[in-house]
Amino acid sequence: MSSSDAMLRVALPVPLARLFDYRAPDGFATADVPIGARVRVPFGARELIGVVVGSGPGEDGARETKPALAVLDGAPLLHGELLESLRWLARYAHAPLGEVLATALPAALRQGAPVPETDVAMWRVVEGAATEKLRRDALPHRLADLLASRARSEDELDEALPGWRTAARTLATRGMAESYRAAPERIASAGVPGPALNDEQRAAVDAIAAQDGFGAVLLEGVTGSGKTEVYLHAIADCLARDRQALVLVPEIGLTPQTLARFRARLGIEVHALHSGLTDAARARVWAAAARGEARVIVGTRSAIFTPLPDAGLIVIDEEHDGSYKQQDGIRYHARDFALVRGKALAVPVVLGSATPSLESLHNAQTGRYTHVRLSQRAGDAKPPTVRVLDVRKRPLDAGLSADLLAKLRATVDAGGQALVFRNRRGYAPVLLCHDCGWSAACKRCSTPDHPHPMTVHAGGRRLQCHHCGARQPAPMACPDCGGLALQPQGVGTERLEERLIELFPDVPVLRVDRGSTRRRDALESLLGELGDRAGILVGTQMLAKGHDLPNLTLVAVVGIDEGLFSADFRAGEKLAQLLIQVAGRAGRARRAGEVWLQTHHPSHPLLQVLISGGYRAFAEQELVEREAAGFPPFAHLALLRAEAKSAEPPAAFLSLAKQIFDAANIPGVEVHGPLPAPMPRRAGFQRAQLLVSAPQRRALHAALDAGLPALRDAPEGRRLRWSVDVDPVDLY
DNA sequence: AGCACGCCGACT
DNA sequence: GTCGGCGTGCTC
Repeated sequence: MSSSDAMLRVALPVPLARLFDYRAPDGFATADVPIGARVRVPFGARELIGVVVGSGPGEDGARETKPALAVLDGAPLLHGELLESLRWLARYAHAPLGEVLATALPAALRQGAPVPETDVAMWRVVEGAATEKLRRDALPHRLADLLASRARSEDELDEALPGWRTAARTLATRGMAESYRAAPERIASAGVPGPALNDEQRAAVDAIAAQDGFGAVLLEGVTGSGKTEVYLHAIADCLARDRQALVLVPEIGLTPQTLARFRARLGIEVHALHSGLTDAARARVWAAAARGEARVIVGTRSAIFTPLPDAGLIVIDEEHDGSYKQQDGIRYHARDFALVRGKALAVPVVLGSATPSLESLHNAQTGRYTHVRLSQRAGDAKPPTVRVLDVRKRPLDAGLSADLLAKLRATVDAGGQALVFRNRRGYAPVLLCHDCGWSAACKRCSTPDHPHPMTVHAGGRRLQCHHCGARQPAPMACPDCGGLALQPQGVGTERLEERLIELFPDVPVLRVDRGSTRRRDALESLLGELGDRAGILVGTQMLAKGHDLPNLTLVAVVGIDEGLFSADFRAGEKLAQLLIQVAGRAGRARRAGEVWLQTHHPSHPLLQVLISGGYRAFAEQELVEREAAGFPPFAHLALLRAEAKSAEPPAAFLSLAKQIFDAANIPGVEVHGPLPAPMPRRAGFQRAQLLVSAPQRRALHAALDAGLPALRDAPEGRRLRWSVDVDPVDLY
């Protein structure tokens, strides 16, 4: 065997679009190192953890190779479907495989930690122990009774018998019980039955069950129609077939309540994966899934990288939600990757939403997805009535019209709760000098053509930039003219809260936004405190989903007018989804809810079509417009972003990129730009972008494959930061 | 991305 | 005389 044979091909977490060849570590033969195992390797002056993704003759025979330092796994960590799907993702995202694998692995494993043990501590009674001698009703006796039927895990005991640990010690010292470690039980108990399904829900469950291997099911269900019940039935079916289920939820949807409901109904441990877990805990869930021990995994975006050796079902809840798209690093879309995995695993993928993305609706209309609908609200809940309030020429008090204030008064006087939705946090969006017209702009995010206003916070005492995070005290006098006529212009949630507290001193007024609810469970405790009492909630889109508010009868939407005229081609879709979501918060109660929409543009087409025909009608119309304009889902996009301290390098780099893509001359491919980004300056960086579009995915990727290697080698790319975003969600 | 190497200003 | 600024070049 020559030395260039039998190299390990290693994917390393560096932004270089190639693999690196190493010899097996001293004392190892190449064949001893499994594909998919991690290795520690020397890399320049440092050491990195990489994944072996192949072996064979070295790519560059002339080059000197180094031996790897250590093999970290005796068995492959990544293999089979997951490894193949991740290779696909690297090609699709035009990202280095090493970075994709690093993104997919839990942090602890990425850093080289051993795969954690997943067995659990169990307790059982010792055979022949005379437990009847224990004092009746004392904890040791009750514990022994519990363990007599079957052994229990410490987690189970924590739930079943508080204070069991002392009792267990008593039993152990008397030789009556003992602890041991074992793989977790797969099926713990029969779940608690849920409410009976209605016909639509039953049809949806059947449609999922009817999928033969892979199949995508778009579950379009209005708010309150019981999508979760459908998921739970499909998951129960999946467990009955002895398969694993993976459920993805948006960041905000993974509440302790959701998990408790899943656990209770399925009667099996539900493994949660979210940003609140420690690295060690994440790695444990990952390992438990890889061993097939975790049967139900519920997690946010990155949970889509969970290994599923016995996969049976993937559910994407709120599939339209923007949080499924990672916006930095590897820009993957968890929903789209779920479909790739579902296909590779030959399992159904359920996409649930009250307001499906236009991509998914289009796929349903063209027959690629099975489309099932839930149009009835569960129980006797009624859909809310929607009223558009024309506030042109009406005086506004902190952005609220007299009619709306009267309605708020009537609502709380009747003992109900009202939600005032304003998608703008802070006290006011702008600080303006009434004498000379100066307004506070962020120094690091503004250009002469595009000033970016700083938001007023803390009742007018502080200024904050919502893009780069810069903060400073608000000036006492105008920096330009020295005048003292500085006035906050416009209304944010803080100012709404302040004014509503003055106007409604008799009821609680609670503000819910990223400023007021830093902690994970803060929202829960805030809402728990309010209970069913009359009151007013003020907040941003944080309030649009999640917690059930059974006594909420009025939803007031104020200040959406800016959103009606945004340049982004997806702005309309996002606004429509948001409005439907917020409106859905009303009328989950016995009483029918009301939605009041306050606007200066009552005849705006988006509002009109949404009011008269609902999301469905909006989507139909928007799809027609997207097709005419050549936007997704009728075209496929890739966005090259570039930024640097000065404007020239991005412009030069993107011009070169345009030349290269044009020269590739792929039929159907269009290159637009270079253009300044919608925010041409951010945190001191000048930003520009280049849009590549094609009616067919294949052509888009052909262009990227043809152009990106040359672009990576180009000297123009050195003095700036640049990235490729395939299927960008917003053109920021 | 890191990290080293490499050539020009204010300090012990 | 050195410590250190970040430009640029490389990593199997």
